[in-house]
Amino acid sequence: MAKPKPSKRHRAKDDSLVDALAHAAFVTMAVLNKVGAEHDLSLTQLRVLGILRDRRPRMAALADYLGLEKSTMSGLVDRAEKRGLLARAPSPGDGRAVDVFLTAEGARFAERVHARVQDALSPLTTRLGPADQRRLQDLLERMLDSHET
Amino acid sequence: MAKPKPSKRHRAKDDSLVDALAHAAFVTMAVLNKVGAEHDLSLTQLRVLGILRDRRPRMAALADYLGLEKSTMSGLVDRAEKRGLLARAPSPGDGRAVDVFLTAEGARFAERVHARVQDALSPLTTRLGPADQRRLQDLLERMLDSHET
DNA sequence: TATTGTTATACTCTATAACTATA
DNA sequence: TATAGTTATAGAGTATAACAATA
Repeated sequence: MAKPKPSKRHRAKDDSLVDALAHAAFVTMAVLNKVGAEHDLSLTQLRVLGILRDRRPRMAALADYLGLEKSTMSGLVDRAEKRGLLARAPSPGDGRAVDVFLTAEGARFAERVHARVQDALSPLTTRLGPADQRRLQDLLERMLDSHET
Repeated sequence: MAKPKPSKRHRAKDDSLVDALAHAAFVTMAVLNKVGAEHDLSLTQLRVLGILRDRRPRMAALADYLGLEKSTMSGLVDRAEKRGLLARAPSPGDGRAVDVFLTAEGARFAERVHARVQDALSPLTTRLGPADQRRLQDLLERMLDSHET
C-alpha cells in the first residue's frame, strides 16, 4: 500500500532524479579515474590518499570507511607504502593495531592530486552560474547530510 | 599569481562544490556497488547491462562508451555471455564487427536490477522535498548537459 | 594499410579462509 | 575467546602488445 507507485513512467533516457544522480556519479568517477591514472593511482588509492590527508586511522578503521575487507586494505597499503606515499606504525594504545599515515612526500603528493581533482572537476561545475553552484552544493550537502559515509 | 587563491579555506570536510560532488559520487557508487554485488555484478557489468537496455552496439562502441580498451571489453562480454545475460552476433554491415545485445533473460534481469537501483538510491533523494528534488535534478542535468558521456 | 576484435600476459583490486599476536 | 592484522589463494577488471580477419 504504502509506496505510491511510479505510475506510467515513459522510460526516457534520464527521466528521474536517481538516473541523473547515477549519471552524475559516473561522469564524476570518470574524471576522478582519469586524474588518478595520471598519477598512477586507482580510484581506491586516490580515496585512501584523500582520507589520509587529515586522518591517521588504524587499518581496520580505514577498511571500514572504504567498505573493504582488512585483507584488501593490507594490499592497498602495501603498494602505497612501497611507493613511499604512506607508512605504518604501531598504534600507541593497542599492541595489535597499526596506524596508517601519509609520509611527507605522500602529503605533498596528496595535495598536488587534490588540486588536480579540483581543476579537473571544475569544468563540470562552472557550467552553472554562481548562484546555481551554491544551490547545487546546498542540495547535495543536504541530501548527503546524516548519511555518514 | 594567476589563481585567486582560495583565501583562508579552513579545510572543513566538505567546503566546496566539487568536494560535495565527489562525495555524492562516492556515496552513489557505494550504493550501486552494493546493488551490483547483490546480483553478482561489478559496477562495470552493471553499467554494461544498463547501456544494453536500449542499445545494440558493437564491441568498439561499447568500449568507447565505457572508456575501456577493447581487450577489456572482450573479457567483460565473455563473462556476461557465459552467464547467459548477453550475446554476440556478427554485425550486418561490417564483416569484422560484432554486435552485443541482451538475451531475453538478460533483459529481464536488467530490468530487475534497474528497479533495485531505483529503490536503493531513493532513500538518498527522498531526503529532499519534492521541490528540491526537481531543483536538484534540473541542476544536475544542466551540469551534465552537452557533456556527452 | 587501417580497423575490429581476440588472445596472451601481467598487475591491481577484491574477497574468503587460515594464521599470528595481542587483548 | 575475540579482535587486529597479515598471508595465501583465487577470480574479476584493467592495460599493453601481438595477432587474425576484414575493409
